[in-house]
Amino acid sequence: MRSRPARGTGPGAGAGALDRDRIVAALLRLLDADGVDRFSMRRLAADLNVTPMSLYWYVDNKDDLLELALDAVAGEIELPDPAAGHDWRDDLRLLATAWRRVMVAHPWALRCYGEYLNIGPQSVRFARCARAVIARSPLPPTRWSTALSAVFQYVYGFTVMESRWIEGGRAIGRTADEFFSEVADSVTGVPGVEAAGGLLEQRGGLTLAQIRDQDFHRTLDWLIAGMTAAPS
Amino acid sequence: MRSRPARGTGPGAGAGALDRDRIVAALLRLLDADGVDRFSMRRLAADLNVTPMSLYWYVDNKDDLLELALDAVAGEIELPDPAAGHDWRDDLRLLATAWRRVMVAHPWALRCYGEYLNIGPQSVRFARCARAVIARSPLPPTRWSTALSAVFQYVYGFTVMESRWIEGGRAIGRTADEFFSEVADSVTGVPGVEAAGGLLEQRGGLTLAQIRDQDFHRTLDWLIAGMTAAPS
DNA sequence: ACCTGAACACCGTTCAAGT
DNA sequence: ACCTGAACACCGTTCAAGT
Repeated sequence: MRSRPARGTGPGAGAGALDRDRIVAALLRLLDADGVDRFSMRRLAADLNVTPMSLYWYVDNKDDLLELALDAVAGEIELPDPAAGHDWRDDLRLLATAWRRVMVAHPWALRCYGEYLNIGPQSVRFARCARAVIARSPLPPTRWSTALSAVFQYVYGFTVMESRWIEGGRAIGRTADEFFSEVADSVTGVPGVEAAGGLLEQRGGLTLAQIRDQDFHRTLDWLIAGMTAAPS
Repeated sequence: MRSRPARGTGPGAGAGALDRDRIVAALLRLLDADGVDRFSMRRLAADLNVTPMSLYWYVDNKDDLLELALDAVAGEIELPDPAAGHDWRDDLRLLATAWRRVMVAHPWALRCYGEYLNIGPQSVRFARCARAVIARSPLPPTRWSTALSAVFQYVYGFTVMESRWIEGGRAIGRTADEFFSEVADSVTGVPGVEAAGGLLEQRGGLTLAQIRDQDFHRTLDWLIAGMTAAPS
């Protein structure tokens, strides 16, 4: 994955010198500002006042760079304090919520998440924490990976869809909720996406963002209840 | 979305003439053969023995074309027979399994699914069926969309990850299981992706594909149990 | 060790023009 | 109504060369 051993960031490095950290910093700034679609090697190089090809000394290719960026945002995810003595279910919900929050803040990362392996140090840190949480559950060890996959595959799917409304709305200058309503109204009789007006009334005057939050937490509760209920 | 009204496929159309159906057929063939990454307007045009720009008479842009392709594969998903009188839970499991099967068969479609709205006629057909199934559950109507979202967001997340192993393995000439094992062995102490050998032994000599199937169905059971158990 | 220049083989899309 | 040619403004990456 990494093409070169990380050179020591010793005192020799001048201020304007290119190095991995400066590259990743610029990378994250560009991705947050413009998204993955508008990101390119050439733009990143321009942003660093450097020739496109100089990047290839630090990195094998574009995918490599995106994997670095993805692991960097994984580092932003807040982990629950294991010493706080919370119920394992609460810590699992905290992990899911923190993951969702970071990915909604960096939609480009969510789009990369499905493409790469995600085995960088920050991703491992997150996974290790998740494992420690599930290990405090009453589930037998044979179910640990099943349970974690269930929760985070759901969280991933949920967040991809949520992000699609937010980004789609932003693209046409609407909020996620306005965009959702417009699309929903254009498709009548579709389950799960049925007439937005009816859906809003059913849910008692909540905003769509509040409904999304409710659904997210309710489904987590369903999963946790399901996995702890039956011996199966 | 569609740039032009669909012209009648009347008897006037010659054999070699370009039309929407011929375009979509070639599109699906190319996507299945080479994937989204290698697909381009120019390759599609070449495949149809036509100039790239002629495609733009039938379609607004590349995204338009991919939305058409995505809806076309949605038409391949087998729906349960509503008259068969199955338990609603079994029909929901059938829907989830059929969705997964079609998406694994067309990995490019899975990658597009997160990007587009998916409100074409075939997607609507699928959604309408899902709604009919959940309507037979004991859940109150206010929970229908929550329940369907929960299931299909999970199924989406599961299938994206499954597809990543299959595609990643194929790219380096390995099976999904070999690829998974190699990656797992390269990352020690990671929960959910921990040492493949240990995981396989724990699960009693099953192949990874069998373990994936087990996990998929078990999680569906957890979700269904969770949503039907508590009044919440 | 680190960076550049020129080049290769591509992209999606616009626009004016042909038939 | 349907299709083309030429052009614009891009891509990622290789390779040989500079310092």
